[in-house]
Amino acid sequence: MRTADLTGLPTGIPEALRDEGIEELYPPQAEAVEAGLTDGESLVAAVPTASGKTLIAELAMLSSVARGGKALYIVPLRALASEKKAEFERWEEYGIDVGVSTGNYESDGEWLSSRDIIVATSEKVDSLVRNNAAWMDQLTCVVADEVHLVDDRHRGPTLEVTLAKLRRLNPNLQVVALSATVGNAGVVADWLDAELVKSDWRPIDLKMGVHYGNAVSFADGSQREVPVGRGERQTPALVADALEGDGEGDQGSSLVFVNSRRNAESAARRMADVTERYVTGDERSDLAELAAEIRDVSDTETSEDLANAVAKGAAFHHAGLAAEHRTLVEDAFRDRLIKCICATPTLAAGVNTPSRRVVVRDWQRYDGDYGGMKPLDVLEVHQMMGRAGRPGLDPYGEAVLLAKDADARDELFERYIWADAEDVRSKLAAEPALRTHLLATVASGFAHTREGLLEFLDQTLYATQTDDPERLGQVTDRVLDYLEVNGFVEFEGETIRATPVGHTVSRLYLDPMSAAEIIDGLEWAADHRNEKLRALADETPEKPKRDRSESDDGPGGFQRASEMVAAGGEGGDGADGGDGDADEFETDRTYPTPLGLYHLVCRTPDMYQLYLKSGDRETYTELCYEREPEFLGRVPSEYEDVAFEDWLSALKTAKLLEDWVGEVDEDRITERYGVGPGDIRGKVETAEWLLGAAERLASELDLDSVYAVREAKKRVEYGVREELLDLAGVRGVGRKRARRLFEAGVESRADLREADKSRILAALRGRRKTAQNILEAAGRKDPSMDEVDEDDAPDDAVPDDAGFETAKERADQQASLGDFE
DNA sequence: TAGAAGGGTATCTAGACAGCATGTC
DNA sequence: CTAGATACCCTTCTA
Repeated sequence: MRTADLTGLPTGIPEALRDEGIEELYPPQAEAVEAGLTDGESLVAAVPTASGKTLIAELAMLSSVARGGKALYIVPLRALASEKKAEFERWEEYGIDVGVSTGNYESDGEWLSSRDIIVATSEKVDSLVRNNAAWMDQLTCVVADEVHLVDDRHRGPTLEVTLAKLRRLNPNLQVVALSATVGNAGVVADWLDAELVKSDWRPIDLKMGVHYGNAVSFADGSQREVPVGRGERQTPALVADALEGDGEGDQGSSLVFVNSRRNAESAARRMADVTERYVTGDERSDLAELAAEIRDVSDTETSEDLANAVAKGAAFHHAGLAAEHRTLVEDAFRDRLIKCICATPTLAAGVNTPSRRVVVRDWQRYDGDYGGMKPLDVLEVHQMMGRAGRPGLDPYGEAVLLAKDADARDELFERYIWADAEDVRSKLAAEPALRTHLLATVASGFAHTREGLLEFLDQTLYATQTDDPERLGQVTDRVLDYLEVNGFVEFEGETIRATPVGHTVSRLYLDPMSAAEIIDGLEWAADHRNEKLRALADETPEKPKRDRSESDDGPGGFQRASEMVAAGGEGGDGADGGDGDADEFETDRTYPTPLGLYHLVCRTPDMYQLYLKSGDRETYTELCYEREPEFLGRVPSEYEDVAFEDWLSALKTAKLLEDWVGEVDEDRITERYGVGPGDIRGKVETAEWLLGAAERLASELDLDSVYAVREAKKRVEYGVREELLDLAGVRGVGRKRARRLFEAGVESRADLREADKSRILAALRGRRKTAQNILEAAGRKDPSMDEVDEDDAPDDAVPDDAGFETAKERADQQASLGDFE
C-alpha cells in the first residue's frame, strides 16, 4: 500500500510522509490500515521492535485528530516520553500540537487540553484519571506502547487498570496496542475488542546465532568464522570481528548485554582495549571531548571509569549512571563515535539504540527468590536481540548468544532462537496491586459497591485470563478489609465510600500501605514528642567522642561527615508548632528529626531500599541503637523480628539521604553506599515525592509535624543543610555553589542582591557568566559582572576553603574507610 | 628478585513510575 | 530443587 493512497489523515500528511522517503507502507503497517486503523478501529499490533510500530501509532492518532479528536500515547518510561514527543513534533507544522506529561516534566506548562497528541507514562495517565483531568473524556484514540508489559509484576496492573478505565470513560475509544511478539497476542486483542496484526516481518533482516568454538552458527544455516585465541574471550573477539566488517555496510558497532552492573563495567574496560584499535585520529579528539563532558556530569568513580572507557571508544550503561551520562553515551553510540556498549537490560527496554551486532553474553541472572541463576525470559532476550540492525547502515543485524560447548549451543538454539516468546499474563490479582487500584477505583467513582468493583475488574485482562473466578473476589475482600481498617474507605450498608484521607491517598498516588505507615509514624511522633525530645536532649550535649569513633566503623565515619561543614546557625527556628504550651519540653531541636522522617518514608513499600552488604548489618545495628530516639514508631527487636533486616535496609537508605542533606560529596556517598550517581538521584527523587505526600497527610490530619516534614523535604530537594535553604532556592545555585557563597559571607537571597560583587565573584571562583546568571535569578537590579575583579574581594570572602575537603582530608577519610571491615 | 602465573575464596547480584505548586524587586 | 563472574589475596614458578 502506498502512503499516497492513505485517506482520513490531516491535509498534507501523506505528502509529508512521501517527502520523508516513506512511499510504501511496510507490510504490517499496510495490514493495520486494512484492518481499519485509520477509521478508528481498535488494533493490537504484535510486531518486532523497529518494524515501524511508531508509524502505525501515528496513522491512528493523526486520523483520529483529523476527525476532530484527541489522542494519548502511553509509554512505559519517562525517557521514551521525550523521545516520542520529539518524534511527533514534526507534525506541528500541520497544525498538530504535542504535549508531554510525566512525573518530572510537563510540557511548557501549557495546559494539556489544548494539545492534540499527549504523551504520558502509564502511571501519569492513571494519576490524571484519579484527579479527573478535564480532557480525559475528549480522548478518541489511545496508543499503549509495549503493552506486553501488563505482564510486569509491579507496573503491569497500572497499565491494565488504566486502559480499562479509559475505555469505560469513553466507550467508543480507539485502542491501539503495540506489543512485542508474544505468545498470546490474540488474547490481548480479545480483551481490547481489537483486530490483531501479528507479524515477524522486519525491514532489516535479523540473523540470530550462537557463537561456539571459532564460529557463529546462524539460524539460517550460515556460519561466520570468528576465531578465539587461547586464553582469549569470546566477547572481545566478536566485538573486534564486527569492527573489522566484511565490506558490506558500515563498520559495525556492538551492543553487549550482561547481567550485572559490575560485569558491564568490567566488560567495558576490556572492550575499550579492542575498540581503541579502531578509533581514527579525528574520532580520538571527539572522544576525548566526550570523556571530558562525562567527567563533568559527576565527580564520582563511576563517572571517571566511564570517561576512561569512552576515551577509547567503549562504554558501559546501567541504571547507576546519571541520566546525563546515559544520554551522552546513547547519542555518541548512535553517532558511531562509541563502538561498543556493555549494558544491563536497561538499554534493551529504553530508547532506540540500534547496533550492527548484539552479543547476549549472559542469559541468566541472579534471582534471590529463585535461589540462583535464573534464565532470562525469551521475550527479554528477543528484545535485546531485536536491537541488532541499524536502518540505512547495515545490510542485516546480527544477534549472537555465547556457548561454551556444543550442548550449550544446542540448548541456546532451543531455548531462545527457535522459541516463541512467553504468553503475557495479567498480574492484577496480586494484593499490593489491588490495594492501590481498588482504592483509586472507589475514590474516583468508578464503583461504589463490592459488586461494582468486581464488575469493573471484569473488564481487565485478568478476568479474561483467569480460570479461578473466585480468586479475584477473595483478594478483593481482603483488600477492602485492609482499606477499611486503615480508614481509607468506609462502608454504609452496601455502599463503599472513600474517606477524605482515602481520597487524598489516591490522589497522591501513594500505595495505601505507604500512607498507613506514614500516618502511623507521624501520629506516633505526636504522641511521643516530649518523651523523645527529652531523650534527644539528654544525649546531645557534646557527647564525648567515644574512643571507638576514631578508628573503627561506619557511624564513626558518619559523624565525621557532619563535621566537614562549618556549623551554621543551628536552631533559631524553634521546635515545630506549639511552643509556649507549659507542658511542652523546651529545646531547640525539631521533632521529628530529618533522620526519623527519612527512615519513615524509606520503610514504605514505595521506596526501593538499598541492599545490606557484608558488614552493613553490624554498622547499621549500631547506628540503630545510637539514634534510637529519632525513629518514629517501635524499633523491631534485633533478635526476634524478621522485620529487623528490612528496618536496617531502610536505615541505610535513610542514612544516605541524611548524608545528602549533610552536604557530603557525591563521590563519598557513592563509595560509602556502593551506589552510582544515578541511584542517588533516584533515591532523592522518591524521597522528595514521599515527603511531599507526608507533608500533605500531616496537614490534613492536623499534625504539627508539618513544618518538620516540609523542611526535611526541602533539604532533600536541594541536598543542603538548613542554613543554605534560602540560597539553594535560587536558580543556578546548587548545593556546592550555595555552600561556597555561604562560606564567603553571602548567606541569603537578599545578600545576593546586596553583597559586594567581587565577593560573590570570588566565591564562584571567578566565573563571570554563572555569577551574572545567578544574580539575575536572585533578582539583583544590576547583575552585570563586567569590570568586577574577584581580587578586589575582601580577604574573608575567599576563606581557606573552609567546609571543603582538602586532598589530605580525603585521603584520611579513605584510609579510615579502609579500616572498616 | 621482580613479576607473571596459577589457585583459592569472599563478595555480590536489573530496572525505575509517582504529588504539588510556583517563583522576582 | 537452582550460580557464577570477578576482585583480591596468596603462593609458586620463571626469566
